[in-house]
Amino acid sequence: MIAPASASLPSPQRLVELSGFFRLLSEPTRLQLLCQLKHGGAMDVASLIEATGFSQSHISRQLGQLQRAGLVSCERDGPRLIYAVADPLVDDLCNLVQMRLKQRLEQQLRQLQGV
Amino acid sequence: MIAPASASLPSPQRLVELSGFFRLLSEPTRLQLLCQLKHGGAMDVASLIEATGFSQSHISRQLGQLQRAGLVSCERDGPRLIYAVADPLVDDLCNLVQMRLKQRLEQQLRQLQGV
DNA sequence: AGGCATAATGCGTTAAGCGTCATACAGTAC
DNA sequence: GTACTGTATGACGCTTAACGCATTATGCCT
Repeated sequence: MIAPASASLPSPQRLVELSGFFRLLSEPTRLQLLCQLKHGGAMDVASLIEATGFSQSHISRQLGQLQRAGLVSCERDGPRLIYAVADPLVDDLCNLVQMRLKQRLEQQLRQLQGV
Repeated sequence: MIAPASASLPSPQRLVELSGFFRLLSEPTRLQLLCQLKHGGAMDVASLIEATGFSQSHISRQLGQLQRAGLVSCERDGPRLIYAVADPLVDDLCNLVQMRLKQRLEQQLRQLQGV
């Protein structure tokens, strides 16, 4: 078969779950936190605050959302909480989308250049 | 090389572009439109309105956003506009996330069952 | 041209989420 | 115990975007 036409339509609940997951990645702050954690490995909140420039409460909230979704994990080190990326999926998704954005730009460039 | 450790951190602009793309998928309405188009092939706006139950203006707006992002394409057939999915990326992303959500549920189930 | 369909666009209302300030909570040192 | 550091949470203003109603634009027909 060439294209299985994707079984059937997702249920409304499925749609909400899916869109909810994408919503997590729809905020630059959260994406930045994930990238920072992937780049720097496990980090505590203070480091993330310094790296992003946002307020402590904001960072804490965003980390909470990411944790509830299972995208980051968290463990104590004395008084500090150390966060780390808990799911490689985000990286895969970002790579796919980045490739796609790049292709689109190249395509637009070719159109501007006439060929 | 095994894992290049993702070169460096993405620039703020990159983050905004990436998050902007994910934001498109963060709304159930838009995701539903994409799924419907993938399932039913090319469809006109009236069919999409009937399939989703939303108002005409809302559907038209969401389709506009998806089109500007290059996720759907549109051509005329007389007075009707026929929309179609223009990028297989969305399907890949949704499949990845759905697999992940499923795995998470199974994992939670195992934890509840004690093994 | 006018009349009819289909789709896009202004405009207003409403809800959701970001981001900060202030506060409360957990852990350590003394 | 108190004092101090590090983090989470409640309360609040503000921006953004969804969603519908009414209107306007676009294309086909006679």
